[in-house]
Amino acid sequence: MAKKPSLGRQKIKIAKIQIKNHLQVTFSKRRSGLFKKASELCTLCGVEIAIVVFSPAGKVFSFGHPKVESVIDRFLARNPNLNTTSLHLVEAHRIASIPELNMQLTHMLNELEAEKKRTETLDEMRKTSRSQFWWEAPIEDLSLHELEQLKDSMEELKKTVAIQANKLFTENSNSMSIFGTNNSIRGGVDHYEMKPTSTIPSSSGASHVQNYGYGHGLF
Amino acid sequence: MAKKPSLGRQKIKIAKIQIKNHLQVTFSKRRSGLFKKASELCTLCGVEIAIVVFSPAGKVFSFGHPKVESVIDRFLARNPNLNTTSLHLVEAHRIASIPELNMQLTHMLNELEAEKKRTETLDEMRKTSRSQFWWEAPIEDLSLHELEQLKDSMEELKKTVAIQANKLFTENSNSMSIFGTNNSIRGGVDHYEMKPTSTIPSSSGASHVQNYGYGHGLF
DNA sequence: AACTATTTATAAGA
DNA sequence: TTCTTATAAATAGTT
Repeated sequence: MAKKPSLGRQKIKIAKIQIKNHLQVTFSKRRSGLFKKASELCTLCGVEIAIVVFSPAGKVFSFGHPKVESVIDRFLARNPNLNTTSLHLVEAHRIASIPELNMQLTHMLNELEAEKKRTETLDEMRKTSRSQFWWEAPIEDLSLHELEQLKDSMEELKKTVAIQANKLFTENSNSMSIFGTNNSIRGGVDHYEMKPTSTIPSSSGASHVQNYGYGHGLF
Repeated sequence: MAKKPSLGRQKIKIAKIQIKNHLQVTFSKRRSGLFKKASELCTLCGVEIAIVVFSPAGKVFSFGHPKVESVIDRFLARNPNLNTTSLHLVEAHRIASIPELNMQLTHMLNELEAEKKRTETLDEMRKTSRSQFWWEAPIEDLSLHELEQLKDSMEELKKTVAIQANKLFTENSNSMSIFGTNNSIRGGVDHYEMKPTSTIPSSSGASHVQNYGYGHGLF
């Protein structure tokens, strides 16, 4: 019955983790570890603290005492600055009508396709050396091949959106959070809590990608 | 020769340290430890992070990758902070601009068509990106490059949709403000909050996901 | 999510 | 503050 003792913790190099799944696990573990440390620092030293983390997937996690916002406000009060430009774009899209933009995107894709055919008849010799940033070249210089690449990019985006939409749909069915366990670390005075959020096994459920039959076959 | 080896690390209670000097030492050590952990998390997982700490003395320490400000801006962009005066104006402007932006987008797409036709004539291109407000610039100046930016914006929108959905879901569940819910599980004297706000489509938004079959239903 | 063998972090003391 | 040391905690690799 020789058992197989785990190797236990192994030393690791502090470098970007390549294995996606591994990275996800590590992120999760270390994030909670970090927040725990922060909470202990709060309690032990009576400080105010705010931590904001954006996962590779773009999810945001935060920890704050007494509140993230209050600490950030206090911080900003000292450091006047704020990038309102990027804020505009993002915020605008945040509020904009989804169906409307959806139509616009669709329209754009159609136009692109049409443009591709048209360009077919044009001189494909003009474009040249900008191999890396060809898509920044003037549109006149785009070859059919490059237009196709662009189109493919758009298609890719389309799929991505579809996947995520499906994910939304699917997860809605089950409701609640995958994430929502409130981990009270250290019983007693300290505890955190996490509001329902989600996990984003980025490419999760390939099987979910199939369309649900609505739409016009874009998905 | 029996010397007296130090007791080594001793277990401590996580409670406010009373000895002032001791507290200062602990704060210093743990602060650097926390920042180190944060740094490792950045490297290992490629995340963006910001930490702001106010010492009991009111001194501020911060850690950020790539920069504290950029992370905070990003955070505020998706969590409109109603407590910040300066943001009020931005928010107001934002809301007022939505319809206008939508019209501009629509106009842009229409003109895009014309622009493409014009391309047939090998009409020489004009200067490209004007400023960060290219999307507010006259449509005649749109190039493929800017189209690319629009695409990126769409991707951003994609995330935004998830955010909105999630928020609506959260609001429904907790019946509280967009982000301010601080649910203390056991109302102790101290309580922290850790609230992951989702970015990626993952969780919820029950009723909203319905615009699924909309048109070509990108969303 | 649990389990450990190890690595790390750190409380005390100097 | 910095170094040392013994020990508490965190966590990488596995199940």
